[in-house]
Amino acid sequence: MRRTLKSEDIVKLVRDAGLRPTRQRLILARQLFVGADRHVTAEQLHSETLCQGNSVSLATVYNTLHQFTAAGLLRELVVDAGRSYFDTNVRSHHHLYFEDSGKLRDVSGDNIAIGDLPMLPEGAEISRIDIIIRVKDGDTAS
Amino acid sequence: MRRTLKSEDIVKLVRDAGLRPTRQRLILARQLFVGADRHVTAEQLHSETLCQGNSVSLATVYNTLHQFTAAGLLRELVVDAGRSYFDTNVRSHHHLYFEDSGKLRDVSGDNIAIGDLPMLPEGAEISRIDIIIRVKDGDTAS
DNA sequence: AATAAAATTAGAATCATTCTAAGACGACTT
DNA sequence: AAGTCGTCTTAGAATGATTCTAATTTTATT
Repeated sequence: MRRTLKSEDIVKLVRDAGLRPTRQRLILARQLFVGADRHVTAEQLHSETLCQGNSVSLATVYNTLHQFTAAGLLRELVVDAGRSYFDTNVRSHHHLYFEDSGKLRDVSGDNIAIGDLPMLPEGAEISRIDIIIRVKDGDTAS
Repeated sequence: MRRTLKSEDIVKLVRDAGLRPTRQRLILARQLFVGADRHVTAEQLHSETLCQGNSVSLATVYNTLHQFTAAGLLRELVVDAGRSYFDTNVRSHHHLYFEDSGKLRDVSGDNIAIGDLPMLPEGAEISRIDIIIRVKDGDTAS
């Protein structure tokens, strides 16, 4: 579990990421980081924001998601061709992917042990290991 | 390593998959399954085929890749948003992904041990576990 | 060869994402 | 509080991978 952020902390969060706390970045950050961890697509976040009466353009949603990702506040996740999810949980962990509903659920990194890694070519460096457990049927997720 | 297929075996391969051995399916199957295992995108396979003087439409390349995948001859692989790879190696294994060059290399399933799996919701069934080791720099791959 | 079902095709359509260029905003100076 | 300059945001166009459509061609069967 992540310690819950309050609305006031959001300005600091954005500023500490090296980004100006503009109106739209704060709207999106609040949407993403206040409350429980989540997995969202750009479209989802965009329409959610509009529904709440906060107008932010889709281009800005994309820009902001990428900036947050570069700053380490989000992790980009590709499970399915042609659709990126952004995960607010950036601690080491893996994913359960429900193929039918398209939903994702976090799996603690401790539940999966990785044994010997293959030899890497010289100079290469692991940037991340993604483990996706694809599941048929079932319906519970976030 | 996969046992090498000869050109004559290709008709049987396609037929056994429950598909009619049409001219274009044979061209593509030969391209994919004669010789070493490979990772290709639809576009790659299409232009490769054209270069060899065999004309197959892009739509057919997509159709065929999906049919082969459904038949278990290929495995679809999503590493990057907005681009699908198809892997001719359908035995259990994982992937090394070179982020800079966009290349993929197989990693034997034995090199990675998975410990306890998380509890699955009732009725859910694992269809596959994808492990992608993302690597920066380095340049060797297929 | 005649037929019917299945496969292929070119080109249009779609969808997520990125780009562009213009205007708005924010932070800082005087 | 007006001016300046660099950063942000935006609408809409552009892109790129993939899918769809409707017409034509092939294949397998009679």
